[in-house]
Formats: sequence, C-alpha cells, structure tokens
Amino acid sequence: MASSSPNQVLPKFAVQGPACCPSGLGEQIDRKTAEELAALLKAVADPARLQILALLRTLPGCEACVCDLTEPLGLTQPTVSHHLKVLSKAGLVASEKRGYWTWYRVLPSRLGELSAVLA
Amino acid sequence: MASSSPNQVLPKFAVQGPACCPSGLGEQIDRKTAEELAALLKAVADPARLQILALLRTLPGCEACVCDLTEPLGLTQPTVSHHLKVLSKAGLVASEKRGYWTWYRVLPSRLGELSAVLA
DNA sequence: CATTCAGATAGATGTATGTCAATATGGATG
DNA sequence: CATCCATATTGACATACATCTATCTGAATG
Repeated sequence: MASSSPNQVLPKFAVQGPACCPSGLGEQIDRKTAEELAALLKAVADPARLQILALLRTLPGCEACVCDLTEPLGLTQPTVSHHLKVLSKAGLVASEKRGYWTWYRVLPSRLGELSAVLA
Repeated sequence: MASSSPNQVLPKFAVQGPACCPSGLGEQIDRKTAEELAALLKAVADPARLQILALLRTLPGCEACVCDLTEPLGLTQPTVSHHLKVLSKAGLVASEKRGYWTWYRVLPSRLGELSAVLA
C-alpha cells in the first residue's frame, strides 16, 4: 500500500527571521505549530533513523529493502521496521513493494523543509 | 556561571551528499556520530523549546530572562528552567547573570550547523 | 494449495523525558 | 546580616519511546 506522507499538512513556517538572527524560527509560533514541527524533528532525532537516512542516501536510487539495513545498523528486523514506519509517517521516506521485498526510499524534499526552517 | 556549550565538540558532518539527494547526510555515519547529531536534534525536537527559540528571536538582542518566558509558554518556572538547561547543554543558547535576572540568548550558529547537515 | 520468505504487528520491558510542587541557592539591597 | 527575589535543583509521577522475542500477514513459487 506504500503508505508515505499520508495526511501530512506541514504548517507554513516562516523562512525569514529578524535581522539579529535570521531564521524560519524568526517569529513566535503557537503551541500547535510548535508541536507539528517538533513531531517532524523527533522523527529525525534518533541515531538509528539518522543512520537509515544516511545509509539510504549512499545507495543507488537512495533506496533499500529492510533486510539490507538490519546488518549495518546492528538492529533486529522488527526494530528497523519500526524506525522505517516512523520515518514514513513523517513523510521522510516512501515505501513500495516489489516482489518479496519492500523498498524504502528517501524523500529529500521533506528534509529540505526542515533545513530551511532551522536555517 | 553562564554554562553554555561546555564540551561541545560537534563531529564534522559532511555538508555535500551524492547527486541523487545532496545532503549532509550523504554518507554513512557511524553510531557514535549519529548519537551526537541525534542528541542535538533532540534538544530542538520539543514544542516548548522550539517556542523558546522562536520567542527569543523576536526579542531585542534575541534574549530574555526566564520570567519573561513562563507566561507566553504557559509553563511553570522550573519547567522553563529545565528546557533552557537542555538548550544550553546543546549549545543552542547561552546564559548570563545580570542583576537579579539570568539572561538567555540564542546562539544562531548552532542552528545553522543543524540546518546545513539536513539540507 | 502448501511452503517459503520478507516484512509487519503485538506484547513486554527498561529507560528517557516532560511536567509540576516544594525547596534550595545565591546575588542584591536595606 | 537579614531579607527578598529570580532562578536552579530535587523528587515524584505519568507518558513516550527504543528495543527485543514471538507471531502474524501476504505475496511468490513449486
């Protein structure tokens, strides 16, 4: 079913801040907006998930199946599957079933949004 | 004692990735590097702390004392103090005691590093 | 249609974390 | 030096989360 970025409606974070410290965090944000942005950041703020993203990016097409990730990460298959689900819900990766394997691939635009907000 | 970025030795994340999806996460990272980057991201991946950073940036000099933050955040003073400590340990803010008050100010360069890694 | 294989899900468990009330700390002031 | 004020720390508590083992699901294959 390739569930990737299902109902992801990213709030419109400002991308320019005040002169003193220009940033997407340049104006006050309400609690709800802060929670949405924090949720996206939490998806990335984990060593295993960072390694997954970095590893996927080294591979042709920026994609891999789950079984290719367990050994380099030193984690069990269910744990890797869990992390991929978190990344998927955050819209950071997309999945596609091909034959026996499910291929996960990085969606770089989402990381770019994050980067722009923090810049 | 103004404890800010005490023993912060940020690993040298690559800032350019492969052509398919250029990023600072463009090459494999080992567990230790991933943990350090995740720790920095965790410091930002909280609604209250994002609001603190955004709020500080709207103020003259990008700074405020703790008592200025509790009401807009809707959190108690100890909780705000806790979040500021987390941000401080991550090197995202610096503190300075002036008279009665402790002033916290954003260190924008640190956020810039994060942004560059994710770009 | 029985088997096989990759991946997903469920359940359990220990640890980390966000929050608050209560209290300690430590500089400023009279 | 006694007091006051902003902030830091402590202790408690509930929730979230990372991880594992065990099991389920569902497509491919003979």
